[in-house]
Amino acid sequence: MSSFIKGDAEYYKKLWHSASHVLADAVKELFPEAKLGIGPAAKIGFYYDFDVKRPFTEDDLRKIEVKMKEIISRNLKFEKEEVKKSEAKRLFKDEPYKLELIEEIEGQLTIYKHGKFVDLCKGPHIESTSEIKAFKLLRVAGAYWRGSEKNQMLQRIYGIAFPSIDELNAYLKHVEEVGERNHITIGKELEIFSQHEEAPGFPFFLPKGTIIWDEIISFWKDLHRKENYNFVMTPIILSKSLWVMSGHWDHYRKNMYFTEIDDRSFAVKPMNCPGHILIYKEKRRSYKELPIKFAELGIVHRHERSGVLHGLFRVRKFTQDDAHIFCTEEQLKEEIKKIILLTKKIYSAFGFSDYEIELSTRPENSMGSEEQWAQATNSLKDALRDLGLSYKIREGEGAFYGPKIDFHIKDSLEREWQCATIQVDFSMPEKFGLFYIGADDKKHRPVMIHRAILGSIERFMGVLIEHYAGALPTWLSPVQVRVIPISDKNNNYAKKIVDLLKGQGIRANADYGKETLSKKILSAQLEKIPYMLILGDLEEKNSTVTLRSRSGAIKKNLLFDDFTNSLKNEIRERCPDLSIK
RNA sequence: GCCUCGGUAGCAUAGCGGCAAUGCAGCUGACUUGUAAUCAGCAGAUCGUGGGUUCGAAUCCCACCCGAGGCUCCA
Repeated sequence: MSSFIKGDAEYYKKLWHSASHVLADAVKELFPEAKLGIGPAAKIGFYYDFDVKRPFTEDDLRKIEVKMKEIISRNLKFEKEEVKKSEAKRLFKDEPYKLELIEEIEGQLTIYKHGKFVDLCKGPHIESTSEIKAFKLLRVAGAYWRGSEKNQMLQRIYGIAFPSIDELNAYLKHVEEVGERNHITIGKELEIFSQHEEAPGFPFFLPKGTIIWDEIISFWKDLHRKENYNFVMTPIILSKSLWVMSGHWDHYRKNMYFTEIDDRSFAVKPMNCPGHILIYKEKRRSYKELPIKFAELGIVHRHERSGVLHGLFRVRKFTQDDAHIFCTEEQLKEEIKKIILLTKKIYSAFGFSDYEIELSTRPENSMGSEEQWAQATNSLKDALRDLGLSYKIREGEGAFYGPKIDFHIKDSLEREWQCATIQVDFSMPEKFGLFYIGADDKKHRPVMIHRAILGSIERFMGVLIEHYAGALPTWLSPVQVRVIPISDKNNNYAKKIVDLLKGQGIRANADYGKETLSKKILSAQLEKIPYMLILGDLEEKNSTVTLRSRSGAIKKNLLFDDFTNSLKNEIRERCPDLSIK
């Protein structure tokens, strides 16, 4: 997103914040009864919240835009003024939301004026409304007052503004491109996954999607085997008593599904940790065994509220590439570092080199002692520091059992997706009475690390689809080669080539249809197939193939073995970029 | 869960009180093709579900289901 800011980021913030004041001014002129909420600059663009009797329509937005243009053309100066609390209360006597804010603000209150419009505001702002050369109101959405669902819901108008028309157009083009890359649309077109009314939040994976899924997983397993993870499989339904003991009943019940079997209460697992803990407890563990790493592609179910469901990004059933590492406190930092390095390795194979790291600390509703939390948080910080990685801190955003590091992948459109999570946990081992026998022949408490790298395979696939706009790297493509005979005279040769490719483990098929060559190329192109082999009389006579890649590059009269050798190499090396030019 | 918008053939859309339409995909036939759409024909829809208003409902009203974009929450 930052690529839309040319030069001084602070200037854009000022511009957007000022545009939000102009928006509020226009709304007050057109809808005098509207009450003002707040209207800051967003990450990109701006918004303003209003309490109105009737929600804004598309039509209203267009009218507001016209009014905004008029206000901008008045070339009004933004003027700052310091006011006393009593004066502020008088100025905003008809604005209940502003009054609420005024009551709470300590110290100097400031207001900003342009023309007749006055807003409670710290600023800063641009000099004059005329600096807003290009803007657009994008959409209207509900938003809770002060972000709490206990409060009144206000109508939020989102907009964008730039110092030039060209920048606005570039941004709008970007928004359009993001829309075209939407994984739900692409997933349907390319027959990767589907959604059904009968299963809200439970996506179906179609044959092509399942191929991608299997490729991701087999790659993931290979790397984990090398890192000494032990794969396990634990049940999806486990006794409720287990979840009471783990603390999930107290802290996570509202997200869980429950069921009865033979008059006994069971829960559908929302996480895999208790299952792995049961395996750990199956026998006495020695310090010599540690660290013990149990990995599972764990299928979890979480009752997410209906309004949050979204394609593959937010679902009610998903597969975590989960693992739990039981280790000593001394091993903790090194184990965290190993996980971070593994994460980087896996991400780079998928073409992600850019990510943000966040460290989340103790939340309100949590278990464990202050000391344990401090120790766990420090081990995460130390590991990040040792690897020279910078991170942001999110206060109070940790899991209920421990602090965590999250990786947010940046995709090719510079949007961020939370995928990997590494969580340190001292409390679960205590709750379950886990121990190992140390060199001193005494019982010691192990530390537990919960970690997932892709996060949810479902979400990760969604991210991949959008990152590549459906044109996945060859190793992940459901169909790697489409063989196209030019006329049906060449069908036999095509079949022979397909069989040879399949024999070498390459996913290939042929288009024996009666359509023209152009038409067949178009349909392979729309299916985002990396390579096409065009076979006509010429190729058949010379026993060669003509290659067309989805980038449009053409190589004529290629020896079949030369093609397969380079293709197999591309697949084996998991080259992420060769075919997406 | 809350707010806004939407749901019409496999897909993408039009129609918004009076015979359900167009493109792509599908099927059939002709064409036998040299690098992003050959031509012609055919078939395909109880217009998300249920109820109501009306002589008449895809269209208006109510309820529910599902989806999209947000808020809150989150892998």
